[in-house]
Amino acid sequence: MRDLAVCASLPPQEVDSLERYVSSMELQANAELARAGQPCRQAYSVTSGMLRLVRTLADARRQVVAFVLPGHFVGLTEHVVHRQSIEAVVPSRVCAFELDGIRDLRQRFPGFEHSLLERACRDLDDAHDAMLLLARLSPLERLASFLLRLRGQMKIREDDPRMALPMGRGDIADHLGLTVETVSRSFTRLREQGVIALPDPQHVEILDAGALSELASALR
Amino acid sequence: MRDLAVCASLPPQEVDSLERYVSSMELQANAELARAGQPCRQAYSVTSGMLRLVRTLADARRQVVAFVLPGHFVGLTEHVVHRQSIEAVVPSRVCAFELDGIRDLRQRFPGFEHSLLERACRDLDDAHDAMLLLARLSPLERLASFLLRLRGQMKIREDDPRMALPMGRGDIADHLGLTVETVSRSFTRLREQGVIALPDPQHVEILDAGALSELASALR
DNA sequence: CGATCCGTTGAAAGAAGTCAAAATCGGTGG
DNA sequence: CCACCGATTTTGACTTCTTTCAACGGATCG
Repeated sequence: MRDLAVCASLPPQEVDSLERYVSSMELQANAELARAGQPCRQAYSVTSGMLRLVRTLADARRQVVAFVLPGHFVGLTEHVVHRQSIEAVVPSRVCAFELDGIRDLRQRFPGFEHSLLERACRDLDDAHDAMLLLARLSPLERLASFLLRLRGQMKIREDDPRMALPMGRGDIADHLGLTVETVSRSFTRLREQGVIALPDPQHVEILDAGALSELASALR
Repeated sequence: MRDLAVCASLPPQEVDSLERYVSSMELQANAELARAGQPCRQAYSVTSGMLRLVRTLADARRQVVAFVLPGHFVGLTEHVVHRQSIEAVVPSRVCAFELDGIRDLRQRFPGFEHSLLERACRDLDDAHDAMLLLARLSPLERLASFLLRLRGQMKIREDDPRMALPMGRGDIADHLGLTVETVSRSFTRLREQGVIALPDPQHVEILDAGALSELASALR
């Protein structure tokens, strides 16, 4: 609890007061934490596993707006109802904060609000990166950027070339604005070029980090 | 000055203290307020005209991340250097806030920080909309969404079908992730379908608002 | 052991991009 | 006021790349 990023800005003795508004939840894979259209009641901090934020159009076109990894925070919004659903990619554990409680804490501890604002600014910047990726990068470039960014978010030792891809190809496709087929083809092209290895669909090994960054074309 | 959205949350007598950190600036069309890579010193509030936030790749691929209209606020970031340039679309006037001053005010007036956070949450939500648009909408749908969103941001009387498009086709293309040619073709398709009229390239008249919203396919 | 889901691969179709040229607009100077 | 020049927009023909449609292989689960 005290390890949560959002709590770092609260006076230690006040973390207890936070606990009144918090409950821990276990989620199984593909469980829905929130659904688009529902009223917003809670915000969430991921403890383990991985979440996805999904916007869906009436005709089922989907966009995975973000993957949320442990230590990150979602659900803070100015809207009354959710505009996106929040789902578990794999079995996960989250802390749920009552939004009322958050509002209270925000008022009482400026430092708390401050760190929420910092987080929001970073998220906004990430979203802008994603926009450039979706608007202007080729499928190969998108996949390379995605792999590098995901790797950056997971805490992996520099020297370990292996990384897990917990999400399925469909989620990657809906995150990168492509089809599953193009995602799959892009993976195999990277493999054929010797940039990565694919022991199995859920694991990538980065063989040529230089080539991968090259492809990511200076996105970050 | 007192009319600025960001100031509404400050106690009236403190707006004066804000003024110490503020200077008003006139910009001619295409002037650069900030350039990617430069250190961040100021944030800006637009008084008149229009700005654009632009991310550029090494090979000159461009993404207009957002157009900024009067009353809106840009430049608040957690980064030390700008990741995007800020440029005037047309002759504009802005208020420049020293970031140091902002930091000071944020500490002294929780309500100020609060409204900055609200703004950031809204911007993040907008960016997520933009991601869905870039990832999954057809050129025609993107243009329809863009026109309706822009119209919503400008304060135009409901019953006035006319609206101005201050930015060039190139900016629209780089905002929607298309080429100028496809943007132009999309405009003419909308015209041929009787959805809009184009008195000249810088002005649109919305003839069939229903059809336009239909095309925008429930994006907002 | 069969059914289902997921990922991969192949062939075909279609949509946006590229290249090139014509048309229009706006501003300048005669 | 008009003519001209450059920049922007529009249009056309063609190419390219992603999507679409279809089928196959492998893994998982009842």
